Order: sequence, then C-alpha cells, then structure tokens
Amino acid sequence: MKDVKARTVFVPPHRERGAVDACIAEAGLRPTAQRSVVYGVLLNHAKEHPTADEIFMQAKVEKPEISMATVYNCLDALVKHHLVKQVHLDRAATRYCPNMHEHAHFLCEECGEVSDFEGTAKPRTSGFKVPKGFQVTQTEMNMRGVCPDCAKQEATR
Amino acid sequence: MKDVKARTVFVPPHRERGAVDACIAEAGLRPTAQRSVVYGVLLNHAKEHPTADEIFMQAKVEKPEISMATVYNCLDALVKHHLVKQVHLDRAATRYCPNMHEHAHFLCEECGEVSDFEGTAKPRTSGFKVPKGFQVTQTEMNMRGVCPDCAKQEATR
DNA sequence: ATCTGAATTAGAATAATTCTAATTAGTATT
DNA sequence: AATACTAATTAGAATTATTCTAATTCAGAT
Repeated sequence: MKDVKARTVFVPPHRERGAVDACIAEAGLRPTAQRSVVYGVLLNHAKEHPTADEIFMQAKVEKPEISMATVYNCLDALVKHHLVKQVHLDRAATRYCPNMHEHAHFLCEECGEVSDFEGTAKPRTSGFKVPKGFQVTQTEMNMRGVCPDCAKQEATR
Repeated sequence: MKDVKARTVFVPPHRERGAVDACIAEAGLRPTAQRSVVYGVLLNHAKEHPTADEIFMQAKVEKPEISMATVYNCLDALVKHHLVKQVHLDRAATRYCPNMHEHAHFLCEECGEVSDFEGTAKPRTSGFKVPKGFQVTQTEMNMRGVCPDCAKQEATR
C-alpha cells in the first residue's frame, strides 16, 4: 500500500470493538453487530474516505452475511447521529468520513486521493459575501489540486 | 413563479442569440444550433441553477427535436470550455451555472433554492490549514441554511 | 416464553448519467 | 456546387449508485 500518512492531516484513532459500540450507543443508536462492523471499518480506513461499496467489501471480511442495503442503512444512521459525514466530490459515489472535526476536503486530481485539511470556515470571513437575511448553518469546502506525492513524481519526470 | 430575485446575488445578463453564439465561438467551440439553445436556456435561467433535465425540458420548447444525450454533450462541452460550471450538492442531479465569477453556492434547506454568493476563497486565508506540499488549484465552497424568504415565513408561524 | 418494533436481508426498482452505433450537419476542398 | 471529412446529434441500450419493498430475524421489554 502507498504511504499516504503524510497527506492525512487528521485521523481518528483506531478503536477497539467495545469502544466502537460505546460511541454508537453514546450517539443514541443501538449498537448492532452490523453497525459496529461498518463504523469500525470506517474508523480504520478514515484516510481512504471509502465509498459504500468499499466499506461493504471490507465489512464482508468481518461479517460475510452483511448486505449492501444494511451498509447503506448503517451509514445513514451514523450520518443522522453525527458520527460520520458524507463527502460529495463531482458526481462520484458518496464517500464517508468519520472525522467530525471541522475540516475541508482536498482531492488530488492525479491520484484521486482525498485528504482532510483541518480548520474552520466562518461564513463571514471565508472570503464570500453572505447577503443580509441568509442564515448559514453549515459550510463545506472542497479543494482540488496535486498532492505532495504526485507533485514530487511530476517534478522527477 | 416565486420571487427569487432577492436571493440571487449575481446573474449574468440576458443575451441575444447572436451574442450567445459569439460567446460559444470565443470559447473555441463550434456554435451549433443545439449548443446555442442549451447555453441560452442556461443564461436565461441562471438563478435557478437548473439540472440537465430541466434544461432539456426548456430546450425542447425552442427546439423540439433536441435529445437528452445532446443536452449532456453540450453541457460537457460548455464546461470543458469554461463557459459553465457544474454544481454538486449532495448526490442530487448535477446543476449547471453559467456564472463564471468566483462564488460560493448556498442551498436553502427549506425550499431547495440555490443562490450564488460572490467572493473569492484564497486557500491560505480560508480558515483551513493547507499542509506543506499540497498545490491547490481550485476551491469550491458550499453553504447551507435558510434563505431570507424562508426565514421570514418561519418567523411568521 | 412471548410480544413488539427496529434492524437486516435479497432482490427489484429508480434516477442520473454514459455509452453505442447510426445518421446528420458543418466546414473545407476540389 | 459537388465531394469528402470530421464533428455533432440522435434514440435507445447500458451502467452505476442508490433507494425501495416485503419478508425475515433480532433484541429488549413484558
């Protein structure tokens, strides 16, 4: 596997099964076997920002009977209970991100990797004019470009 | 139709057929009848940020033989030649935007309307830490909340 | 042990988009 | 003006991600 540590600014710590269940319960969800597996997979692959399908394939390793519909159901439940965020870049399959700190997403246009950039976007200081009367409750910043690894490779060529 | 003027911060001016063709040609594209219609529809409905399907329905009024595939082809061509931007919010159908000034998009979660907020996002001053080595070439800011009209209605209730 | 509602499952259905192969239109060349 | 060549358009099939449906299973409360 490629070394992608350098480009992942924040990664939630690896968690044990018990801790995963505790998180799910804290969020007000029943910690079923499938939810634990799905959330566990996501926490351990946070850097990859996996798609539902990628999560499904990995979840099957741990729980072969799990179905795609359940993966979607679980992810929806996790999103609704604020344990997970959806990432939408282009019209590609939705990616899932268990990093609930405020952060931006960066897509490397060479290799397709998605990275997290920590920070906060205050609507009023972000550089955009929020016209009077608009109430902004959420912001989402996506950036594109070239990641350090790909930039290096390009320089070499 | 609802009055949505108040929430649209920037709208490209209405353009005549000839001017539309000139724009297309300037961008290095052959101005075919279909492209003119598609781009014309988009310019005259910029506020609505229409989907391909909505553009298709309106384009049919002017050119009944036009096909959906052509609408997609035209939109792709316009995007590649920097006359139009795609807007991706959630996994909903792609919306199209002929406003090529840098701007953010705002989605009203009550009524679903998309508005443009003018401004510029400098990656380094946006509030997010761009780690060393990342080359950012594009940024995209999406905000969500309540638009003035919907906020008013809520206050009344 | 039984009931009840929530969760899970397989598979069908949907929606947006892309692909394919055939036709048509535009432009350049004789 | 006819010809040739390439790009654009078309209808419809195919694909992909996602959602829906109805039946089954599970977990916790009675």
